[in-house]
Amino acid sequence: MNEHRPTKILPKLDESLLNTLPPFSMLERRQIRTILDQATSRRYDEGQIIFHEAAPADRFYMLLDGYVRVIRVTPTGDHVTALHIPSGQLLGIAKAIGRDSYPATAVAAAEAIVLSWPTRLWDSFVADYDGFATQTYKTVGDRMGEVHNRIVEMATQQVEQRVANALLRLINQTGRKVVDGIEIDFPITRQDLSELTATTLHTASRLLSAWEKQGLVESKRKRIKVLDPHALVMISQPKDTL
Amino acid sequence: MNEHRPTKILPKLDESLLNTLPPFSMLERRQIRTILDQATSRRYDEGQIIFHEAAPADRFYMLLDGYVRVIRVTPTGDHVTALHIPSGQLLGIAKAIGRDSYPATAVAAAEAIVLSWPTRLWDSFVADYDGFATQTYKTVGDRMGEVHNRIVEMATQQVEQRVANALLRLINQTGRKVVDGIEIDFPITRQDLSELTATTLHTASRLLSAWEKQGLVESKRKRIKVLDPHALVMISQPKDTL
DNA sequence: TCCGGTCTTTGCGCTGGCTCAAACTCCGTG
DNA sequence: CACGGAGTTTGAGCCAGCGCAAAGACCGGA
Repeated sequence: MNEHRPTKILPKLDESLLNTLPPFSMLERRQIRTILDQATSRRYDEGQIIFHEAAPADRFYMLLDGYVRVIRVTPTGDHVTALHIPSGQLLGIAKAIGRDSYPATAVAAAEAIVLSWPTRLWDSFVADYDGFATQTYKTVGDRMGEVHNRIVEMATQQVEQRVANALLRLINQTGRKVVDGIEIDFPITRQDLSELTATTLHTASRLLSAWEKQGLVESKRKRIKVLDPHALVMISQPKDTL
Repeated sequence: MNEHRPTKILPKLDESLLNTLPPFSMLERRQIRTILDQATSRRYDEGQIIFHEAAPADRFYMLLDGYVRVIRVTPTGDHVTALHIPSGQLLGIAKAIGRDSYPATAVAAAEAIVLSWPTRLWDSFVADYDGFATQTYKTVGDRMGEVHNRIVEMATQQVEQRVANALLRLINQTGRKVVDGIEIDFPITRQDLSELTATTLHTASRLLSAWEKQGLVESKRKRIKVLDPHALVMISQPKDTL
């Protein structure tokens, strides 16, 4: 009875799910009700694929809880992580960038709760819901900015700096404060980290080990906790010739 | 009398300038007339900056002729080229991605003719002109795709492959057929090429020299002509373990 | 015609980070 | 509690591409 098609898991979705999220925050209760009634809700386990690169974009999604990794796979089988999406954001919004297929693959980085709507509703969302379009394009713009930054980083920085930057970004976007530091609150392997920073599993592991010895981070299997963010910031800075 | 502010250089811009370009192709002559009457036209010499990263986005642009390079400069002074824009495309469309400042710097790669409009007209363009929004978002999507590809390339390919790919992309997007090959029809230095592929001037120069010896390309100062695109495609392919 | 600036080429040594290889640790399962 | 798979660590060697250095080629201006 392995569920693979979307199903409504809640008898009735509550309006409070959406009314604080930017794309919907300007709407009235009644409008949100309509939107929710058209939505399909689904849970994805860690590692499950939400949609595939190049597949027809028949639905668009809102991540309610969890984290999603957007990746691309090369013909030779290499994985490259394009970005991480935290909860509260739209994804799979091919329509917003004039495409009718998904530009990348989305996979749940941690257990994720996702709403989705058929793409044919997109135009009416844009037309009917005030602020929806604006917020969507802002999201696109932010991601464009992130991706640009990644390019600059990869072009100009050393591996050590890139990994430090990636960690900092992760704790900023998806960090959870714990007693003695900030922990990335979804499971992330050395392999994942290497795909995010364009290096190898081995180099990523060596860096983390070194930092752990220096007391900057602490890590178990699939878990990374940053104890000294400031020191990481230092490392992430390109050392210009003094 | 060094002209630095925009000026109307033509007494009357002709409708035929715009009616074949996608963002405007669905419009009536009368609408195009209105758009042109609101436009400012300006010529930029090679190397001139059209707008600066982080500056308030007070105008948006349409490149009528020439080529524009979109670059970012790091705090340490490194230049990274994000993309090249061929004529017929919009640029500086911060509004389309929900920003009110330019995300990067645009510089004329070759003498460029550019129309521009004040950003306050953006919303009316989107509202009044059929297809304008759609085409704009498609442009954004295409650029997003390109940038994604760059990331994947930089993460997985060797310098030699990246440079080959960059050349291929340049001749596809901006190539001019000449008697014995395809020439990039704007001036491009080894330095530019290296900034586009995240390598050094020296490595780029060595690669071009090598290819020239093999008869794949021919190059003078600031000019590159590809004689054997197919061979370049071969080089650009990652050699997977047979 | 000479001059200075810009662009290009080439040589050489060095090294960051990759590859290959192997062992170790953790965790869930039967 | 033994087993297997997934994740991690560490070592050793190597090489693509960078940094540094210097010289050469081309181009426009006076």
